[in-house]
Parts: sequence; structure tokens; C-alpha cells
Amino acid sequence: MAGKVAERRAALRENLINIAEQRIANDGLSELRARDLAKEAGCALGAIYNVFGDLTDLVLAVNARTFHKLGAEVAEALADAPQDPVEQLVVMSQAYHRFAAANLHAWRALFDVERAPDEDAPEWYLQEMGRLFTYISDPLAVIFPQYSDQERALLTRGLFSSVHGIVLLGLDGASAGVPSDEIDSMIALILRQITLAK
Amino acid sequence: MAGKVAERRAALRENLINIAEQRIANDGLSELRARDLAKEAGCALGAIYNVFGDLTDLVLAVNARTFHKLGAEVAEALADAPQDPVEQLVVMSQAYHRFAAANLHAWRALFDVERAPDEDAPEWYLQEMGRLFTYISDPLAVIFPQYSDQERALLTRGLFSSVHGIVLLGLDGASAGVPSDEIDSMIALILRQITLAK
DNA sequence: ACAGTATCATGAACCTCGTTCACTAACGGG
DNA sequence: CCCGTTAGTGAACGAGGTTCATGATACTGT
Repeated sequence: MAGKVAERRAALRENLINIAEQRIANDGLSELRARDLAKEAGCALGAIYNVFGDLTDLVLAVNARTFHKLGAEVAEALADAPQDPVEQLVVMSQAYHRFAAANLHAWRALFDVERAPDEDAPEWYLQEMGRLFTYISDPLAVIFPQYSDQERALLTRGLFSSVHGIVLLGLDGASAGVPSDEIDSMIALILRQITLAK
Repeated sequence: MAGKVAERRAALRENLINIAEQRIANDGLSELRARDLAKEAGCALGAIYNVFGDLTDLVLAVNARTFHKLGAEVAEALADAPQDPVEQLVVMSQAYHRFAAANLHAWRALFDVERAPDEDAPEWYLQEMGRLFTYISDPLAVIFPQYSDQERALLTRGLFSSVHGIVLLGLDGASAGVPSDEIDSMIALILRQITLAK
């Protein structure tokens, strides 16, 4: 019976990702413990390291799922959005906000995991990021047909970063908890203002 | 000799903040070690805990300094800025960017320190934040005199968050290192676009 | 000045965690 | 059925934040 080991390992891998995913979703990245994972998965502590190089690798696997779900939700919002490109931007941004609010811990884990400073971002990250950027860039091409590709790329990145910043600080408790509606208003206000200036 | 203890403690406190500040500036928050601090300050390990409740308190003391310096640099930029309110916003935002880039680790520590989820932000944080918000709100009042205070507050917060997001993602290595000039361009592009739409 | 008491500083010890590795168990080819 | 190879195990290791019993130090009243 060839591949039995690989099968068992793949199953453990899936299992560990599921457990870590739930743990992060419930309690946040900082509450993830190797010993908890092993206990809940019914495996030895060392078994985790037969399947993942370290806990960061496991977290990255969870993050890949999270990011993919995020992209899917934004895409779904876009599919249901009106034709008007400005409204498309607003709807997608609010979908981003909705996802972040509904999956706060998992969403935070996307950015809180510490990457080694030398190695670059994983492939799935760049791919999903590109997907999101395309969703933004397409309506922008309609709104600002006179812009060069380079200018549009700049604006795309800038708008994404802006919305990200608004959601980030809005969901941060330190800012005394901005109400969800106000975050959506801020997003809409800024996007509509920017895109008014054709 | 009254107050000798208090004096010694105050000196140790200053000393520890200085050492931690330098350590964070050089190597980042994650490289801060209680044992290193004690060794460099020439004090016992436990002495740190006579002066600070825990290391987070010490980091918060460093952050207070960082945030104050940040506010001062933005204020200075504003003082040297032209009268045009839009340009004032651009200049301040680019000063924010410049500070973050020049003090990357210290700036990151402002946001990376984990606060207990129940207790709210320290007083100095709210005060400095309010100062920054005032700097933004004042030019906005000139640009958009028709806005209510509430609308302007929303726009203020939104603009700050946007600029923060642009700087944050721009300085993040994962985005493949956006050149400094492009970050400034993004900031200027977005601010000018928004404020065109009077 | 001195004894007595309260307060402070000290660093070894404690605890939590991620990670490793010597050992044991399981597997499979001959 | 035996033996070499591979996989799984969990005790042990090392790092690091925090605590606390103990000895040193400073204050107070006489």
C-alpha cells in the first residue's frame, strides 16, 4: 500500500489547519498554542512539526484560506453590484469592511503573522492581492479613462490602502470603537469624493 | 534625606525608557528583552518590575515619546507649509510618511503593542490623536465650509485613516517595497482628488 | 545615635511555550 | 519471519516574562 503515510499526513495537515482556523477565529492568533493543537488533534506535539516547518507555516495555511474567502466575498459583492463603477467601488469596499468585522481575528491574523524579513510574500498572497487590485482597477478605468496604466495602478493601490486604513482604524478598539455605519459612511464619502473629480 | 528612593526610581525609569527606546528603534519591538534591558541598565531583572507593571507599560512609555515626536514633526511641517489648505494636508501627510519611514520600528511599535482588550487607550494617546485630528480638521473647514462639524469629523478621521493605510501598506515589505516617491504621489493624488470636489 | 520597623532591590526560581531529538513502534521487502 | 528503514512520540531543552523569599537599605521615634 503505497502512499499511506502521505495520506495520513495530509489528513493530519487538514485537521490541524481546521483546528487552528477555528482557534484563531474564536480567540485570535495570540491564543494559538502548539500543545492545544496537538491535544485537540489527538496527535503528538512533535507531529505538528512533521507536517509544518513551524507554527508560522500553519498560520500561513490558515491565512491563505482566509484571504481566499475574503476575495470571494468581495467578488460576490461585485457581482451583485450596480453597473455604476463608483458604486462598484463602494460596494466592494463595504464588503471588505463587512468581512473584516465579521472575521475580525482571522482578518487580523493576515497582517499580524510575522514574516521573516528576508523572504518575500507567499505566492497565494500575491495572487489574491492581484485579484483584489483587478477588481478595483477595472471600475477605475471606466471612471478615469484618461489615466495611464501607471497612474491607474497608483490610484488602485492608493484606494485599496485607504479603505484598508479606514477599516483598520475603525475596527481598532483604541479609537473608541467607531460604529459600523460610520465606517461605511467614511468609505463612501471618500470614494465618492475622489471619484467625483473626473 | 527624603525622597531618595523616588529619585533613584525616577532615574531608573528614565534610563529604562531610553534603553528600550533605542532598542526598539534599532531592532524593533520584537527584539526587546527584559534581561537585555536589566543588563544594559545595570540593574536587577526584578528592578524593572519595581518601576513598570510589565514590559508593555515600558513600551507604552516609549510609545508616548514616539507619538509626541510624531505630532511635533507634523506640526513643524504645518508651520512651514503654504497657506493653501489642500497643500497643508499634503505636506502634513508627507511629514507623517517621512516620520514613519525614518522611525520605522518605533512607528510600528505604536500599533504592534497589544493592549488588553478591556481597558481603553491611555490618555496621552487620545490627546496626541486629538492634536493630529485638529491639524487635519482646520484646513478641511476652509476647504469644505458647507460641511457640518459631524461631517467634517468623519472626513477628518477618514483622511487620517487613508493616509495611515497608504503609509502602512507602502512601507510593508510584503507589497514588494513601494518606492518612497510613489507613496508620496499616492498621498498627494488622493488628497488632491478628494479636495477638488468642493 | 541607635534600635526597630517598614520599605526596597535582588536574582534565582517558576511558568509558559516553541522546537528538537533520542527512542520506540510500525512497516515492508527479501 | 527477520531486519533495515521510516514515522511518530513526548520528554527534555532553551528562551523569555514574571514572581517572591531573602537580605539590604532607608526612615522614625526616642
